[in-house]
Amino acid sequence: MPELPEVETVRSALASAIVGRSVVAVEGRRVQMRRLLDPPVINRTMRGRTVDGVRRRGKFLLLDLDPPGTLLIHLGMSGRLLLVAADEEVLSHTHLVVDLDDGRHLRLVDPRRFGLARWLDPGEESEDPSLAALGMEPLDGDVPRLLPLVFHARRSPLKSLLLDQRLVAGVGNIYATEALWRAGIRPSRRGHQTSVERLRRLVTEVQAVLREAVEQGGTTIRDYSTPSGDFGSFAVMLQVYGKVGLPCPRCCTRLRDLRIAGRSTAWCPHCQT
DNA sequence: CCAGTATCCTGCAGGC
DNA sequence: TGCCTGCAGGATACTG
Repeated sequence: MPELPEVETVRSALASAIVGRSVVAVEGRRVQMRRLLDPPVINRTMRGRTVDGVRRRGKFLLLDLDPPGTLLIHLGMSGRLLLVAADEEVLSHTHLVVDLDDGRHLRLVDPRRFGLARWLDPGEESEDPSLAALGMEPLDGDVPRLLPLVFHARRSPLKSLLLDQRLVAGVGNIYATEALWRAGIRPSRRGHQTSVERLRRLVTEVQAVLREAVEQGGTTIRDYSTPSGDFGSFAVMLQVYGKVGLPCPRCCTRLRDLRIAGRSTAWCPHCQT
């Protein structure tokens, strides 16, 4: 599900819903996720602490607790966080249940188990390898100045560069595809073969599409929802993602499919050059 | 260093 | 109807 707009929507929903609540118990269910720390350890660690705040970094969520410590969560491809009454039926593929003091559960559901949940003691955050490797936050103010120069210094296709979390953290396949179409740039064009001027346009469109998607609560294609079960409404705004074979909204040329970095990309051979 | 591929896992759509 | 294949919003270890 989750690229930056979806994770940001979850973050903001959780921030207003669970800050101030304390953790009664944490229970691991079924099999562990691929990179889920031992649930009993998380339980012993988190029990009795109060949720202090919810942050986002790239596609990662960070639940800050007090006494200090952080639960790091990544939703992978199919992960969802659900905030439900404690007696609500437990969905299959529920890996972690956080029992809160107001009678609700925060549940981590992830059928494909590509996500992660990991406890970070104070100070460990800066050492965590997956966090440390992350590049710029795409909505930060200096990105329009810096990112075009970073891309211009690389030889990879722009689609690959947009998906590389070490350069810019939070863009995934949907928004990379949309931003390239909006900017009128061919996804296979290489960074060093693209003028800084055009790269500025691309970065502008990345920021625009991310901001618009955050406003719409993200994009629901299949199973993404907010913790309270609401769907993101940005799907109706998608111009090319998932529309291979349909006419380009700008010039009516039939949209084509291209695989770059193992991911499919819809693009218009006429207006993306 | 770079780019491309395989891999983790389940669910679902489409072809036969 | 059922079986098979390939693909899906991601990250990373590996290969050449």
